[in-house]
Amino acid sequence: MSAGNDQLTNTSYVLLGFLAPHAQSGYDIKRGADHSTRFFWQISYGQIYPELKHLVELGLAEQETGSRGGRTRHLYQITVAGRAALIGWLGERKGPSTFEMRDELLLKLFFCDAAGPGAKGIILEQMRLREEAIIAEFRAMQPHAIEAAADHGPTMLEVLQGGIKIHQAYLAHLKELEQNLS
Amino acid sequence: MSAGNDQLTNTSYVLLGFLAPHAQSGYDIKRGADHSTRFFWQISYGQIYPELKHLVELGLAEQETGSRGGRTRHLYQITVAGRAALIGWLGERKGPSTFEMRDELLLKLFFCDAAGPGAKGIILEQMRLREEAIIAEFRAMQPHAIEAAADHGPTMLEVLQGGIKIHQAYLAHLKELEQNLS
DNA sequence: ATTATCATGTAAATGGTTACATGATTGG
DNA sequence: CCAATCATGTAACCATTTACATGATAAT
Repeated sequence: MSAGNDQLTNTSYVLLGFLAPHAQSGYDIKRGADHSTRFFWQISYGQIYPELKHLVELGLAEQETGSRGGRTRHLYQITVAGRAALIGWLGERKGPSTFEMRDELLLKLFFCDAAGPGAKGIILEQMRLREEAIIAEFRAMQPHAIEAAADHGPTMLEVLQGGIKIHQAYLAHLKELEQNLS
Repeated sequence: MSAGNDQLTNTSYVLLGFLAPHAQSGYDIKRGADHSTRFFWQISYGQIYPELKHLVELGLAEQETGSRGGRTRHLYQITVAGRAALIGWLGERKGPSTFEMRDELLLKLFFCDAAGPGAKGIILEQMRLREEAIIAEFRAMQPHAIEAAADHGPTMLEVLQGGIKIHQAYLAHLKELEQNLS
């Protein structure tokens, strides 16, 4: 009957995860993701809006048209079935879960001995600046995460703090390599 | 005239990077990548074989049919133009380079407070096992990287050692969270 | 007035993986 | 003889990004 496919993807669960504490619009979710999950799970509008409709079709979310300051917005509320699906996903032990990294500068660093002696320093500097920027972004998220932690448990904050630690380790290694250069 | 497109992608440069020290087959490159770059830049046969042909079309590599123990294999040798393209890429300072991570278990951890108290421990255990496995794989690569370092410079080995450090920081954080649980 | 932000959406293109097909050689 | 590994390749599929289109509202 229904044309839509009934498989849930990781994207579906991200949306359900964001909807779990309270109803939100696609725009809200995008903003929230850009301030939290984006370092380990990016999402774009091209996924969010179609997938929200999909969740409604499956009965995992309900759309209610609200407004903020006269502006029309579509709010989505998680349903009982939606919450059950989210909890099921959180508890499921499956084989290897997605774990991917694509780091173009690290790739360049890996191959840099093929170029002259100047290349390595240039690459390392770019990497260091990037890591410093990432750590600064994580720190800027912290106040927001502390608020969220008060309402919804401590784990979100812990994940963020873990992100800082990992990137600090990355940065420390880069600085060591830069030191070795001179 | 030619149907092929003349843009070089990151995939092109990975292949050039692998071909830089000596001629290799697509199969060799895949094996090499699976033992080195795969943690920060995966590649599959579906990219490798078409892209090797593409590099030949562009004059960046040359195919020579060789053999190993009677078995026919297509070896690709980097050309002068290919080496120049690689060095150009290594030295170029461009705006934000690709830096992406997709970590499904970390995503689950992030949302786990939405489920009952059991979920967090199960997720943390899966993550710890994964990190331990990754560190073990990195360590297993080390002898191979030490050999490569003797021929082609120290950086490949340094990248691998950085990988170990980063994943150790990740693992340490996970263990801390597991400790907090009980 | 103008710019930034809020807000929703779609179509096309991109980039990559997976599954499949094929077959030779080596080691036990 | 059988399984593992070596070896090359393609087609279909999938997820995701990018670019575009539209327009209201808030702040300066």
